[in-house]
Amino acid sequence: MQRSITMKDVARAAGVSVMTVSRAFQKDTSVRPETRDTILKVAEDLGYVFDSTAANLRSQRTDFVAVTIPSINNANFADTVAGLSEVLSNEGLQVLLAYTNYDMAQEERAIEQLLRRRPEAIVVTGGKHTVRARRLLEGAGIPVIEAWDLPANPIGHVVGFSNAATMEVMVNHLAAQGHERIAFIGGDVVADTRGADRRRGFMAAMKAHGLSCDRLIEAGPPPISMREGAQAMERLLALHPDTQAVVCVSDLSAFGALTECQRRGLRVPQDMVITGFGAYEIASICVPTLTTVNPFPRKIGEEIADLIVNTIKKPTEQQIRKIAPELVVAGSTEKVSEMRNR
Amino acid sequence: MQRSITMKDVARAAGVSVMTVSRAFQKDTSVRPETRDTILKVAEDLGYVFDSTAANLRSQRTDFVAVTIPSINNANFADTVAGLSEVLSNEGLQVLLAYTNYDMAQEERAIEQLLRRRPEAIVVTGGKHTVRARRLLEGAGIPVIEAWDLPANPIGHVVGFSNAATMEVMVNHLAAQGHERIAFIGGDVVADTRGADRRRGFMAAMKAHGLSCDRLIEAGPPPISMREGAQAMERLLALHPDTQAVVCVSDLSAFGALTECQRRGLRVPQDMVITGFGAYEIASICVPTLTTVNPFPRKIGEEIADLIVNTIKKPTEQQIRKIAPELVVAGSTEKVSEMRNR
DNA sequence: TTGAAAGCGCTAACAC
DNA sequence: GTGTTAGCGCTTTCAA
Repeated sequence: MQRSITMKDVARAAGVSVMTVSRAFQKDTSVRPETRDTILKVAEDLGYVFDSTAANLRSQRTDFVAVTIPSINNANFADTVAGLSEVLSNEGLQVLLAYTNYDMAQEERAIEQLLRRRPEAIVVTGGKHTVRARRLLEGAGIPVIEAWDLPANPIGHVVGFSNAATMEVMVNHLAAQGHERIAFIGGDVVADTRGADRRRGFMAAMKAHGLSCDRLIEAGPPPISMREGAQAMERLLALHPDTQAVVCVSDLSAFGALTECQRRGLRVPQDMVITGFGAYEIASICVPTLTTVNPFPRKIGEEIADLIVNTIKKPTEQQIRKIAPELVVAGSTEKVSEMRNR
Repeated sequence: MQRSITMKDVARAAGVSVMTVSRAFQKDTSVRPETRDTILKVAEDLGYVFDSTAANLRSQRTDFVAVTIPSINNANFADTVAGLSEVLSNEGLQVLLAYTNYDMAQEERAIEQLLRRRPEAIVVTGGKHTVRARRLLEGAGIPVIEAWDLPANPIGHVVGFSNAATMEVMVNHLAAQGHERIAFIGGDVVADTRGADRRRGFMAAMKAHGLSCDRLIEAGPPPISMREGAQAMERLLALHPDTQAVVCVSDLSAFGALTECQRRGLRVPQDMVITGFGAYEIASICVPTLTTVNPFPRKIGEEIADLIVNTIKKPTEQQIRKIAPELVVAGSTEKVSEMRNR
């Protein structure tokens, strides 16, 4: 079965020119309403399906927005993509997604593949790229948006927040509660750039409080899973049994750490205080609930979409849209006296 | 900044014809190695990026594989897409993803949009579609794969399992442990077709055991979140306080139900037995671990990819690839005597 | 191994 | 509101 019905066939069957069929399939074009109705009906009867590939070439518009994310299997990035897709689809734009697997070399390849499809704009996660990837983005001739970060030297637009600065808020929160022996559970420092930023921010904040920051547990290459969080907690307790609080790079590892405490009969927050990052659903539902940071992933996606829609309509100056993550204090760091109903 | 460097420019700069440049960018074509190297170098220096849109039109190949999933934010579907993408990208095929939000009308729109891009194959989640969506798929002239289900009347190929039959295994497991007052927590029966199948399977299995199946809690429209699972558990305990076990439509709702028990001081499994579905990571890490069913989401994706790659190379007869989900018995249904180390 | 001519299925641009 | 002409940037096809 070969697809061979083209506009020409529809035009012939409807008794009009190809151009009129073309117009009938577009919005805001001047076609007599009855003519359009006839054409669309004829097209449907013939089983005609509009061919975007031809339209793309001729009009030099694809209505694609290219996006790279480290992993599809991460609720935070998924939320960003969901917010992005939803807004863009209202504008007739379609997301073209590629995964980098937390690997800059793979990101470079993904970016090149995506640019070949001639997207209207490209969104990349993070602000660190290979030299060639950066050159590709700079020369792409389309809006470039770096997300989930605040790069020191942005390529184009930015929608994100400082992963390092956000950790300061968390350390301040714990220090204010009187905790001093605070550990950090994170991922491989090389691959997970946002995780590395958080760790750096953690260390800076600890130093600012005059606290020692030698309780750093590496939980392996990103993405850090719940299980790896649990294993990291195990290692932490072996190395530093007197730890009072642990800051985890994400809610998933934090939840893993929490379960390890539960298995050992360590009470959270009485015996161990735990914090996460990301405001994943689990943080708000597990027992106790997890203190975390909400970076508003969906809002990031919606802001990016808004930026793209506006920029495509009317090219704009470079925009840096900062998202203000919010500390969510919950059961895992609450003073016990306040814990009646948890 | 306009992208205007074409193959013509590269050809001129390299002193060859456009056709030779075209060949240099393809694999397995006869170009003198040195010529190819020169061309690629010249292209890179000029900042040329291959234009797929033109190639697609002329060659009538896009190397797209279209996929619809209910939601991007679901680890099971994400795993399927990850497995699919990974295998396909090795073959130079790129996934073009669209979300249906558990809505058949939206699925129809997504399918139409995707087909306009002229994909090499299309994968849809589930076996229920609008009449028009089905007609579009049947007339698409490309391989169609229905996944995550075993439709009674498949459109083309199938990679999936029976959601209903799988629940039988779960009910058998609980019945074998002597439980009789077993409830079901699921989603809106209309929208979540796989959830509805599971519920139907649950009811059939209960009847087969001579057990009453009037403990059915509807937790709202899909996707059912952890919170909705917790709320459903709350309602269940209000309506049927003597319930012994509860079968949840997914691990997320099961975990929510578990936390509700924890908040109430109900011990799992001693006071309440809980099961989930999906073998999400959380099921294997929470305390107690959750008895669930592993439908091997990643394997589904890999099988689909394998099917597509083979079918594109050499058109094949309709294939029904059944996946055998596996019961994973864990702490939430284990006899207490066996629970020493949980 | 390389090149020349033709054209994929649409739409921009212009005419009426 | 509708039609005609040309051509988007590649690859198919055929020839050398």
